[in-house]
Amino acid sequence: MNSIRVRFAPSPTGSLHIGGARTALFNWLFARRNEGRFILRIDDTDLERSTEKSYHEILDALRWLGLEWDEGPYLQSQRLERYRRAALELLNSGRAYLCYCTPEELAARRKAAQASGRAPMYDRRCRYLTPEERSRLEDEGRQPAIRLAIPDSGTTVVRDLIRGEVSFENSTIDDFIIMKSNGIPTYNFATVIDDYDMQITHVIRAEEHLSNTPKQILVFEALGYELPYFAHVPMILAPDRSKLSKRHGATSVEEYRDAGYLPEAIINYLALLGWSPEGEEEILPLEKIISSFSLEKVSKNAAIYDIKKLTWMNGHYLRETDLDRITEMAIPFLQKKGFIAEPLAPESYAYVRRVVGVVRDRVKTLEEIADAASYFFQEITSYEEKGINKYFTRPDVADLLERCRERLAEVEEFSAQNTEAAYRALSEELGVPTGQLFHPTRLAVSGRTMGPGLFDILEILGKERVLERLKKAANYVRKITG
RNA sequence: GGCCCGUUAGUCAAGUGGUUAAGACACCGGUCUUUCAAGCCGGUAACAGGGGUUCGAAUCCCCUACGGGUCACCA
Repeated sequence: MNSIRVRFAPSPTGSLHIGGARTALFNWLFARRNEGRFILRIDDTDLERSTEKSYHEILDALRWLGLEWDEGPYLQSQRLERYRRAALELLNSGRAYLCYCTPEELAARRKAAQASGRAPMYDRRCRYLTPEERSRLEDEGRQPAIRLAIPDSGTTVVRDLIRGEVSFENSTIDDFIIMKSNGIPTYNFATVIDDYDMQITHVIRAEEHLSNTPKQILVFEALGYELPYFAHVPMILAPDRSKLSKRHGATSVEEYRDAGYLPEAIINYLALLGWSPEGEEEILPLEKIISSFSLEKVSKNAAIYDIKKLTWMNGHYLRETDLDRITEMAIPFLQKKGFIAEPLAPESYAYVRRVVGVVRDRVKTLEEIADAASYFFQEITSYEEKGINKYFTRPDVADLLERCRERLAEVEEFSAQNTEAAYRALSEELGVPTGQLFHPTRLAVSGRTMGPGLFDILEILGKERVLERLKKAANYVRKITG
């Protein structure tokens, strides 16, 4: 059958970029939506820049995002023989020719052309070489590259599923190199052979490739291959409208993972960059995204990457996702701070889970969960300055803390409910507003002025630690208020 | 510079000739409350500019401006 096949073809020259992830996502969604196959191909023909490390990083990032591929990864570096055969075929049919110009010569001519205001195109001087000229150049020891002979008239039309028909005059297209002199194919050539061999039906990629597409179409045609459908998705830009790069902060998927973002949040956010579903809902479960995804709803204009919205969404998923899953994901962050052992003792899991359960409501990343949970794992070494000034400056606070401590000592079952009841009763007896008890207590047991519900904190810390911390705080207040 | 794509609030976006021009993030206010969040309620804020076409243009056409992409023996 004519089933749909799409591919994601990154070059392993760095970790998976946010833009790359979005391209992968759209391909993946399109495949899932249409019961097609999602193929992973690694475009590693740039021997200098490709690295094994990047290769693994990209695969890891895709897996972490949940963008599993159905086939591959195929490596272009293992298909060199195939490209050579195809190039030879074009040479034999006269659709391509050998070019003996050296990179240095070309660069010099390009520079000269630009300086005199002419288009920096290849002058085709090797296109019509006589046999004599050719053998002379070969005698000089020159290794030829292979160029595609572009028709000098006519237009090439890209039929794009997102942008409609885009035409290019053939006269503006260079006789570009398809095989470098070292026998390695260039991108615009290898891509075509691969897309054909892998029976790709839809080439979905970033808009930066739109101007490459007529070149590729010309290769398809020269080889007599049927064209796939093309769909160029808009670029993702930085807030200053320039291309997203390092200087704009985190740009790779793994940086977001390490900063405590959830894959579901990244997926949801990225899906909404350049695509929108029918309804008004923006928090969308993956199933919903898949079932409503279509290329027709992909927008044409570039989108600016808004980390604030991503972060908001991350906070949402942090709160709404199953607590065990969030706990599992938070554990490495707690370990990194040395709060819990690595590996975590199984009997400690329940405690960690309770902590995560109360802390996650008020933060936006896993990293922040760890930041907000310190006092559940470590003794308090200092009190927030703002809190000291606000709650620890009056001498009677020490006495109040003592009274609280005494009362809590009497609580048998140390539950949030019971401790709260004890506090409210005490407040009434002393004729003191609840706040005057709650705030100093919070500062005493957590060292902070804000956080989860006070009585949840008390319950999780447990009677012993709470009494201890109240004692310590009372002493501290006495000391500073003299 | 040539070629190509694009332009609805600060940002993402709905919208395909007649709408009070959705919704979301951010921002501001209110509410709830033991704090901080979250939640809920409300608010500020947009069709790049100019010409056409039309009874009527965010929607169609042209020009200008601005932004982006691409012009490598990188992908």
